[in-house]
Amino acid sequence: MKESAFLRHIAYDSVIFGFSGERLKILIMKYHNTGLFALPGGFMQRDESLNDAVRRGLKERTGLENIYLEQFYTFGDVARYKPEIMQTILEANEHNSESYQWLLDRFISVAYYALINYNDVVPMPDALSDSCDWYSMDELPNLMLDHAEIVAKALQTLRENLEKKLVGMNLLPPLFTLTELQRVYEAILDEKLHRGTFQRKILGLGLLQRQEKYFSGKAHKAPYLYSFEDYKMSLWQC
Amino acid sequence: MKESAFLRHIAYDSVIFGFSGERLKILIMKYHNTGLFALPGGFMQRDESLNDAVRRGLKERTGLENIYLEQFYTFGDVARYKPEIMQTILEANEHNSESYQWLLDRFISVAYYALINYNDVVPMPDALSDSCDWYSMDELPNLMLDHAEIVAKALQTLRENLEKKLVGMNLLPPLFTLTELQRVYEAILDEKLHRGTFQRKILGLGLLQRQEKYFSGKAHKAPYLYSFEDYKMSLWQC
DNA sequence: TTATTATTGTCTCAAAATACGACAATAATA
DNA sequence: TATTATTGTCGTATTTTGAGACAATAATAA
Repeated sequence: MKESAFLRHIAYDSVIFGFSGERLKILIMKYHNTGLFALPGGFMQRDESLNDAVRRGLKERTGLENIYLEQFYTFGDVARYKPEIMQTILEANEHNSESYQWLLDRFISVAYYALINYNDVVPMPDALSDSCDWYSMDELPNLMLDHAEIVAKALQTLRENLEKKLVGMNLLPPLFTLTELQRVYEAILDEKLHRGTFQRKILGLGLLQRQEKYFSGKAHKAPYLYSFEDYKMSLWQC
Repeated sequence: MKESAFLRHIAYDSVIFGFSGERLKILIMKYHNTGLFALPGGFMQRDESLNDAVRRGLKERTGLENIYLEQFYTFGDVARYKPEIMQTILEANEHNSESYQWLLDRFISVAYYALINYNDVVPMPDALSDSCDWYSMDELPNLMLDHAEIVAKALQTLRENLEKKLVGMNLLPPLFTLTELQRVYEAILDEKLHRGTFQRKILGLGLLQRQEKYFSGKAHKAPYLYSFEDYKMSLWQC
């Protein structure tokens, strides 16, 4: 069998979170002529670190670099080996040549989640897919293989890390109000939070810098904008 | 190149924690005639789930089944690709035939940690190693490749999960006193805990069942023994 | 100009969780 | 029978958290 430029048996999948319209969303790809939906993923080059491969794929799909990215689990069940699905995808793309046969072999998948600013992204399909779009977490299509399980575990891990590392601001633009940040937390945790308590907790961390006020044009007091200093976050994460 | 029975490029390593003499310890292997120390690890068979492969290896090394086991990270840097080290090990074992050449290729490693009852184990070396022994966490030998990093991350993850899932009892025999359990927590967290607070917290979880008293022969009040019901733990973990 | 509306920043008080020490109980020994 | 060491448990002080209250204020309506 011909050797490909990629390491065999190893794939990665990424759950790319965004926030828009008060809702948590993720990027989902749809493959050509198959009706199959999947997480954005890819493979490692032989001379490339795993994390670099994932960042490379993330850049291709979103155009973004320097993204908040976290590995959370590696899926390796035999049950996820379904060569007929990949065969369907290849056939639909008329990529049935020998040089793609390695894709039909068994893979384990290292799963990552990313937090990005929704407004920064123009999702880009890859060669095999005809769309890469945002879907609300509660309106996901049926995902192929074990990708629904991967999404569930991503959300679970994000929730745990949210209280531990307080990373919600990575889903927002550089300047945001505390109410916006609270909406992010509520969307992730799927519960209402108390305003006073939330603000005390977040500001108590000393990670946010108060900036000028934000005048929305609405008939009420203008909130302050805040920015988030990455270098403090990196200190805090340790 | 000949195909082996194992998936190429994929390995696993396990950080097997035990508790003895008030100290947290892990199992380390020493390879024949090389002075190289490493974590116990192995490879996946082509028709085997990742978790099953790790449990298989764990059984071979410790004789134990039904172990508390948790995957915590997958290491995939290019920097960990050092074929000359594996070459050294193979040469020292006179295993230089072609059927071992696949071991010289690049690997990513899925890392797990396990919590076991020290007294239940008779550590078993594998074919390439002449010992598999307990080492205190603060007296580890120099480990090959990135295994020191793997151990560090295992301990970090264990500490985080300790407060979240309270799994310390997996390091003890079926019957134990609260003071013994407290020593386990102190060894893992590397800090003293307050006795009253610790007991209130642990017992408040309702996971432990009080059993008969334990008469040590010492000149003081006899403590109660406790047992830990696995099925409650599984409920609690969710 | 002035009142109204909606939302914000901040504070206070209550409730819950946690930290810390105290004290009686008790198993073995002197 | 007193002593020693450790245990089970409790009470109080401290800290953290939850929930509401209130004045401040930007735009709008009167």
